[in-house]
Amino acid sequence: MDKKPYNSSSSSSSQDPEVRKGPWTMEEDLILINYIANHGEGVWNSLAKAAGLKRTGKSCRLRWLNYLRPDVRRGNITPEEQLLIMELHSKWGNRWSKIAKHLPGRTDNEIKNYWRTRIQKHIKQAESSCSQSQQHQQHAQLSSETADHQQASSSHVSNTMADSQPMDTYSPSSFNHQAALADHQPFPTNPFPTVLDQSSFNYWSMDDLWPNMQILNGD
DNA sequence: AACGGTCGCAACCGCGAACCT
DNA sequence: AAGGTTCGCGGTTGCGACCGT
Repeated sequence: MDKKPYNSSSSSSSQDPEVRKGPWTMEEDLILINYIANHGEGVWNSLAKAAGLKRTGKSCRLRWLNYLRPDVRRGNITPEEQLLIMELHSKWGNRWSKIAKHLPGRTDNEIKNYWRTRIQKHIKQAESSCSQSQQHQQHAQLSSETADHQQASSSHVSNTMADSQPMDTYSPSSFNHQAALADHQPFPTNPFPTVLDQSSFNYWSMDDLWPNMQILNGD
């Protein structure tokens, strides 16, 4: 990693020893939610100060946009959303905020994390398997001995995709946190239940979606 | 039951763009 | 036009949860 030493902050006040970092507490969340409910979003640095939060404006903005906003959808990425993500990523690359605009309620951070943890991993796996497969194919042309290897490679891709895709993920900590938040009811109602009924989930695997990904990538 | 490795997500950071004075 | 401030984006990290041994 080539990050520079963190000497000067990107925000004006994070050198201030009183500036808090790290995970947000429920109290901080409530303060931010209530402040925005009463005053609306504004200049984040002033908002942070006015709300009495010992956070940078940047941190408040991130927390609000990615987590506290009432229209944030949490829980599973649906198969439709996953396809859309893959399609849009094939068009625009890592323009996460642009992609997020086409997925209502999803944040760029969530999509970025999803891409990196789920999709990118399998692209790499598939690529390595493909290259192995290609090498085997080339070798097969020379020695005609590698039919089994090719089969093994392709089946390996499928297996790893299926095996390592617990698509129905949600964060238990997020659930507890928001459930606790709901107790305080800063908003009249929670319009988006955090935990979805597991029985209603659509289970799918990368096996199901991978062909579409390859089509989108022109493979 | 304990431990180590892996995974997923929230949050941080630096930087460039946009906006303001 | 220039300088300062704030915003927004994409990349990266830290850490808790989970899983296998």
